Amino acid sequence: MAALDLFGRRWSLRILWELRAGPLGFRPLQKRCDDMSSSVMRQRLTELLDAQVIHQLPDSRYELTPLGQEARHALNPLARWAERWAATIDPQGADHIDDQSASRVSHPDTVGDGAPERGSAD
Amino acid sequence: MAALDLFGRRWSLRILWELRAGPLGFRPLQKRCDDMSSSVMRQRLTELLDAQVIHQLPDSRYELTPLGQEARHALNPLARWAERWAATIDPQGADHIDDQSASRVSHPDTVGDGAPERGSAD
DNA sequence: TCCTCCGTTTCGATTTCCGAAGCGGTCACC
DNA sequence: GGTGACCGCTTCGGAAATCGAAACGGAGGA
Repeated sequence: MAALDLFGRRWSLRILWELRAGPLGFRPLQKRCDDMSSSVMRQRLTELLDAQVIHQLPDSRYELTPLGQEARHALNPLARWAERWAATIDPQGADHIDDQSASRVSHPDTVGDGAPERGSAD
Repeated sequence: MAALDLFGRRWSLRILWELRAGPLGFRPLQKRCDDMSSSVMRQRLTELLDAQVIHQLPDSRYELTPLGQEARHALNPLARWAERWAATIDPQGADHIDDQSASRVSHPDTVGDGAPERGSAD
């Protein structure tokens, strides 16, 4: 149950999701999360940190812990469902939904491809 | 993405979860959801209804649609993760977590056992 | 030096959520 | 027929969460 409370908060799932491809700094992560407020961002980050779902690297970027990775993987079926769902409710033209909604979800898995988004190219 | 928004709201996941064992009426469902406010309840119900995740029976109880059932199933890995998670952060004594938290999660699957909770025994 | 990006905090405005009361309705029971 | 218990659902004022933008000091590049 408590998990439903942790993830029932506004951006928790999203943060978990956006961290799937590798560690991200505060501001880059914020940008990925539809530019959410930094105040809430910090709050969610603290909660996730406290729940040991993420941790902070020496260079201050945030990364999923092993536990967090498992959580992310546990989210996969839901992501897959979301695709089917989007196709079901809105098969003709979903413009009220974000454009990058259902098209390219779920590919990067245990990626490690390395989009660490360090100082240079973004 | 839109799914993360739908389910990122405060009681959506919980409602989905509580409906797993069969249809429930408004007030019984409310009771199961830690007695959440009826106003928010109605709101979530409407959103879920609109998303075609649940639908309303002729006797006005709420039930998962096939799509909703799939969503509920997609939630299973997350529930399983939650157990592990609870055991990891709080192995000695988790009293700040709801008592029925990790013990009996995930068993009732494609249940259909029928706990419809109509007028008599509950 | 200036400019950019960083992580983080603060604060007022807006949105959401809560909690309790109330509405009309059904049904059992007396 | 009256009473009481439950029902689905709505309204409303106050509390809490969220937003959005500004600001801080620091690191690095030009």
